[in-house]
Amino acid sequence: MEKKKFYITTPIYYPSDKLHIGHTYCTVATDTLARYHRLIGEDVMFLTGTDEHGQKIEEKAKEAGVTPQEFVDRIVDGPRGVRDLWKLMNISNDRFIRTTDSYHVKSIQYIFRKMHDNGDIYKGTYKGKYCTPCESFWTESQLKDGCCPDCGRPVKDAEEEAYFFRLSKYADKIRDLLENTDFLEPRSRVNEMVRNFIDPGLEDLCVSRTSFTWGVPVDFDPGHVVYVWVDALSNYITALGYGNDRYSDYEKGWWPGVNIVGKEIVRFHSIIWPAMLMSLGEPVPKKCFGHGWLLLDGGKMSKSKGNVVDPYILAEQFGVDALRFFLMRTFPFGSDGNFSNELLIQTINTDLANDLGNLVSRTTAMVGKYFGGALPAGCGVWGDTVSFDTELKELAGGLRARYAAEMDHFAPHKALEEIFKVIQRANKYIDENTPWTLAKDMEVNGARLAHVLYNLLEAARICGILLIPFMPESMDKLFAQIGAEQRSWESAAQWGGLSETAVVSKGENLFPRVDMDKALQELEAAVAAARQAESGVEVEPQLEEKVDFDTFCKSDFRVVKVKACEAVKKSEKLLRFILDDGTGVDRQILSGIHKWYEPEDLVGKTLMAIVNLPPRKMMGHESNGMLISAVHKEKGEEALHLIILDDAIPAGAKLC
RNA sequence: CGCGGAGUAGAGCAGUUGGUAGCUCGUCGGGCUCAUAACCCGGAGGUCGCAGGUUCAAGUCCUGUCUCCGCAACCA
Repeated sequence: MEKKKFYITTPIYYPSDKLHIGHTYCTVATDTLARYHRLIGEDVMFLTGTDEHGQKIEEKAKEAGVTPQEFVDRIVDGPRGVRDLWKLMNISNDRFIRTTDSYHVKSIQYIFRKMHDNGDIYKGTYKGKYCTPCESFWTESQLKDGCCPDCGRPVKDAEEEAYFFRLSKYADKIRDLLENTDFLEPRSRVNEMVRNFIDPGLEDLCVSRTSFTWGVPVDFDPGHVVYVWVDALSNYITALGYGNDRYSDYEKGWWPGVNIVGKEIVRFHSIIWPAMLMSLGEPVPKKCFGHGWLLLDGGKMSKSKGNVVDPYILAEQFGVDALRFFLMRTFPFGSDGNFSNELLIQTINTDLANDLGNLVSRTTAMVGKYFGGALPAGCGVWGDTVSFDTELKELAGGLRARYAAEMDHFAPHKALEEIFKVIQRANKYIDENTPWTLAKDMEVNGARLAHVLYNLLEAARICGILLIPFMPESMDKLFAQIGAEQRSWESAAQWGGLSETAVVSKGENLFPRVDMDKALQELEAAVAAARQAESGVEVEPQLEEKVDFDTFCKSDFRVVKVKACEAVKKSEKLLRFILDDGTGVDRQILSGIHKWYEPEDLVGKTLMAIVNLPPRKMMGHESNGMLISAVHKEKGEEALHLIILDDAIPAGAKLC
């Protein structure tokens, strides 16, 4: 019999910047679901990727002085880029789509044409606010004080020819989809969509632009590029081969799939995307699940706030599985959650180190200590009914069903809660049975002790299987320690899957405890180092030695105005300044800053100089003082900026 | 009256279909020593933002009100 197909996707991320913990959250969640569906025996296709077109990327690339393709290549394929991050996080995606992939481009053109031919895409006029110097269109809401948000200059009404998608035509069908099916989850998002967008009336959607070129060209109308909606959303089917020859999985029944998205893009995925599919005559997705956001200090994470959390740093410090686990365990999937390093560490310590790790540790240690690493045959059964045994077995035996119910409803946090109830019960079971007391008389209690330990190992095995989707690598280690060969989904529903004579070996701690204070400090240092590496900015360390006030006062800093400036002949570095220092007598200073400034740019500037240094000759010219600059290193290169002061300050003013 | 979310023990959060208010950390006390100073038990601590209403019964439904936070359309 053919296995059931399960297709699941993350959004395709926009690589205009490095990805942060929020993207990681979404991808880890999707990965966990994908791994869960593999575990239960389904045939799984898991897609993620990047959305690489658009004006913003075009601009960013221009700033960086590279082509858009080079720019996105660097962020996607470069070191510590998108692919590296998913590799690090142990993401098990089967495919990775980039909207710049040629097969995708081909499909988009096919899709665009198809929707054009069936009358759902028509040519119209896009009206907006235009900033001429930036060559950018803006919406009313994007403007800052009525001006261009980029350059601050005024904008004017303008229009350009553009293609539109008849979104309005599908309003009723979309409303029905949202209100009368469980297509969109969590349910709370339905209200939001309907009341915000459907009720006021759906407008047709602008799906092409002529104001930038970094996109999929409309093949039948040169000058137009396909705007984000059609380009990005279609990735979920082009990656299966819809409209291209690269893959042939669309026909094989992989579509429809499940789209996992962040709440900020639920609108596009629950309204525009199904409408596009309706227009194409294709089935809408099985499900659109909008998860919540990770907030920082109760607010949104953003570059501008400077509070983005770098997943690399966290994974490197605490381990990939611990980070994956934390993300899934702590935040209800579907609502927002407050991220903090303290919470991360606390979760690792409580759940992973104290409860799960310690359970395995103490159990395997006892099997080693009392039985030399293998329990005697027959330890799996115990004649008498002992209430402790029964409780543990029943709780663990029913775990798989409770877990599956939660996972099937996109509630991984609740599934984990169920698992940890069993783990906690198992720890309690140890106290109830006091194995160390039993061990005092092995003749009498040896068999009972073996049974107790077997039950503990078996509980750990069942929990381990169900934790595979969350922490695949750590569970391999766990199984190795408890000697579990039987790791199947089927065996997780039935007590007793562990061989009675499994070889148990106490290995390294699965999850070491984290020292909160120490870890927080290290984290801070790592963040600072990363920030420096990213910007490449290095500054000299501050001097430890103190200078006494009188010595400081002896330095005479003055404001000077540049009357004339020229390069010193035969010198690479030196510039010769004629300065007005307020005394009425010109002062000449030489400064080795030609590398950073051209002489003509400095004439008339108001600068700062120390004027009581002893005169010194350079290249035959006498220098009477020194111009003050700010210096640092950038990516290993020395950088220098003269201290340029307000021209309103008169020459000769003393700085103190 | 643009839309939506949140306001529950000192902190951070859970609470599907209304029926004794839970979890983690912290705190106080006890137990145990196999284990990663971990584990187990117990206590203290909440008028579930505020005010009304429906109901035998409301954190959970309805109305009003205050505070905080997102979003507000072509922006991924």
